Amino acid sequence: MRGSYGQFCPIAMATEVLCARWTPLLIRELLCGSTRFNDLRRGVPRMSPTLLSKRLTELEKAGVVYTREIAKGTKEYRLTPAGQELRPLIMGMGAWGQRWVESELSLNNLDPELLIWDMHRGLKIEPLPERRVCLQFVFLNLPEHRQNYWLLADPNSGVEACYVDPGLDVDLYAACSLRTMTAIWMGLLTVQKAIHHGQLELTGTQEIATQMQDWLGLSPFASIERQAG
Amino acid sequence: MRGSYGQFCPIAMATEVLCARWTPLLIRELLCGSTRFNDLRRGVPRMSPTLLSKRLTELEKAGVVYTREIAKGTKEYRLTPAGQELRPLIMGMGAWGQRWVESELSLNNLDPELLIWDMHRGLKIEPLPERRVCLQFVFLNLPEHRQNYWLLADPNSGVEACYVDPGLDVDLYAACSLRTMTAIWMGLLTVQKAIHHGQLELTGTQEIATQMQDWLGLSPFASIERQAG
DNA sequence: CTGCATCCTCTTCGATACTG
DNA sequence: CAGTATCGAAGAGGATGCAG
Repeated sequence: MRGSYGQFCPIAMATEVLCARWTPLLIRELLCGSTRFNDLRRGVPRMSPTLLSKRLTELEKAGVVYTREIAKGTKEYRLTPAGQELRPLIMGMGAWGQRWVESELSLNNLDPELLIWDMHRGLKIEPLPERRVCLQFVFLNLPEHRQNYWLLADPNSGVEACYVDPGLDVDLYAACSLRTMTAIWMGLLTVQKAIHHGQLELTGTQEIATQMQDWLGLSPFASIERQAG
Repeated sequence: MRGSYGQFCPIAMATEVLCARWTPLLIRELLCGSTRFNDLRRGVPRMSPTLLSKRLTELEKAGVVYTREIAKGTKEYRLTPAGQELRPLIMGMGAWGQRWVESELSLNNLDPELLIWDMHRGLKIEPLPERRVCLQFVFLNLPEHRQNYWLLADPNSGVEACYVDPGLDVDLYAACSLRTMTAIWMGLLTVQKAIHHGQLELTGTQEIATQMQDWLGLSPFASIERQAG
């Protein structure tokens, strides 16, 4: 009975399944397409692996997630049809958050790894040259070991996020504060304005630089009209 | 930082506000129209008053709830526009729960006071005679002090739920198990079928008895097609 | 009755380290 | 790579008390 609300109401039943700590974010990761334990971890980096494992088991028991052994000792996690039907709810929560939560509160939770992980999922390859492109992001205000990140966009193999130097020729350097890049990603600021105010500096292939607002696929909520400050 | 997910993602920000324990149910109560502390308590009877008070304060600070002094030492709690916009999310959660949570799990959480409180909100007066009507519900399988409940429907003053005998002439007695009445309310069973299988017995004004399925306004989720058992 | 505040116990979460 | 094990701290629930 512990953890249960003791209510037959379907809202209460759903809340028991969906509103445990971290669970909505975990479902977000699954909806975004992550299937492996360590990919999921990258999306919820501050969640302990113990708790992640526990939540996945709970979601499986609740019929939201199913697993498949893809190799010895290696599982993948996917959403069941019941889990897929959570998409409008999770996205609805995001839309509400974008509309009503003060943007300052969001910008108090900066995280470069998380931002790069999101950007690697949103990046569009069509506006980029039809070859492998290496984009380097430099967050000047961070301690040195968290300053540099790379996105590799390859027309064949897709987009990859690198937290250590891949050792390739860099096509574009984007230097800014982590806050600036996060604000751009969230739709609070445009590339144009950031450059114009000297908050963002682009160095490298001019063709790629001018298209940045296009290939940088923003947060799914970036276009939602804000009501809160 | 405790309680925070440390993520700028709007889903995370919304989750921090909305997915604290009891909070979705509390918002449900506010959406249903309860404004007073003790009315809210009736909707979340197993929540301690301390925690209820704390959650209301948190929601006020988050801009979901505002308060107004309506008398000395008496506040009312209402949803702000931001809170009103949570309706599709909370109702969506209920719809998901109705579709995908096993009905047996819901029926493990029977609660007569909660059921009567819900029924008093859903009851429709149009199908009833145009006078004050007293409906008594008798849950035979419960200990004596939780067997009897009353709904008073008055065309002028609305519907009232009574947990103690109001001492009026009863127009209709409905005798059944708590489980049966809950299943009917949730749309898992019809009045017709329950009577036919001997699970529900109606005594009193025939005119009111035959209209029961109509004046008994079911759960808002009763009509949603179930996918789980 | 309404609207909390306090005290205490029990559970859960997070941090960190460790294993097949 | 894919998780378990351990332990201290924070948080929830229950009982009770109290002011207006």
